[in-house]
Amino acid sequence: MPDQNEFENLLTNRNLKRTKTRILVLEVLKDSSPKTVDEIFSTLYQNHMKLSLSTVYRTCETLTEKGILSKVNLTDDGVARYEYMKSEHTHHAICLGCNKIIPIDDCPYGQFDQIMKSKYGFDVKSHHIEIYGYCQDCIRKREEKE
Amino acid sequence: MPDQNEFENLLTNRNLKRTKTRILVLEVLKDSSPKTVDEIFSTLYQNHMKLSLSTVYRTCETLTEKGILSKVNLTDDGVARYEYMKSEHTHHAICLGCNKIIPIDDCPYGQFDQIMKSKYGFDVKSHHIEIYGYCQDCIRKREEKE
DNA sequence: TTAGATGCAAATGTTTTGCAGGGCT
DNA sequence: AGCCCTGCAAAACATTTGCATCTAA
Repeated sequence: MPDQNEFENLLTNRNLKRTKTRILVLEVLKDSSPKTVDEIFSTLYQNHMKLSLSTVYRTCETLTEKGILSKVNLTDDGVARYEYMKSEHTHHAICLGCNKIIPIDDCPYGQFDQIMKSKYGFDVKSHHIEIYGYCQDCIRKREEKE
Repeated sequence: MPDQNEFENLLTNRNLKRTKTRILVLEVLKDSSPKTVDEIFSTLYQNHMKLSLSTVYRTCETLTEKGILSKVNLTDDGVARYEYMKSEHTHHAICLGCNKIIPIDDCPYGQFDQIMKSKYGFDVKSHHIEIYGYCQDCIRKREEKE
């Protein structure tokens, strides 16, 4: 299992112990859309993994501090989501019809850092962009209704 | 007080009663950066206005449903913020040093809707952009330290 | 061996809700 | 008058924390 080694390196490089929970959480989030702590916990729990919800909270927090995960506020439901931090820069499109989360490869932000610096004296470190609208499936369904 | 009338029209146009709490909440948020429910409540409470926290929650929710306010998740602190919905399109820069929220007039998004449509078949209705970094004040303070 | 991880339960903080009373139209 | 709005207190959730126990290094 190649991911196992990748995860173990990620952890040891940052002076984190290679524990069962941390590797399980990384396995769930790798190649997944952003998940809530409860979703991560439930996924593992249903797979008969024994672990505690508060440990998942602590794990996500630690992995975020170390830059392995990223905490995102995509929705207004008051629940935080975590995603595997990819080296590539990705944004999301969220469907208002079915809440599907679609990763977007392109970035609309462009060279805006320069404007932020010259106009506002602001030194940009990162940005989040979320795009809301309707996905292909929902557009099709709406058309079928008519 | 011209705002009073503006607010009353906003409410009556949407079949909402013109109540004291609603007008007070709108007064606080108009021309303000996004505030948490507790900040809105405290501001009014300190001005000797008698009202209940749960009413402020309900008011913000109602005004958001009617498109008068907008609920935003700018920070990772797990607390929702509301802002007065401006007709102009505004984004925010959030300072990682002092948490100051700076409104940004320009929009880096440009004509990205077209790419979303052609590449993802996604029909964009809105977008949120948050920019994180360091404001002028924090940059200056950091330089002084050195 | 020992600092760091975990499990459990209790605490915290935010947001929601039920219900009775009050205010707007 | 009638329905919507509000206050209060309690409930519901998400998240954090204290402490004893365990475990990777």
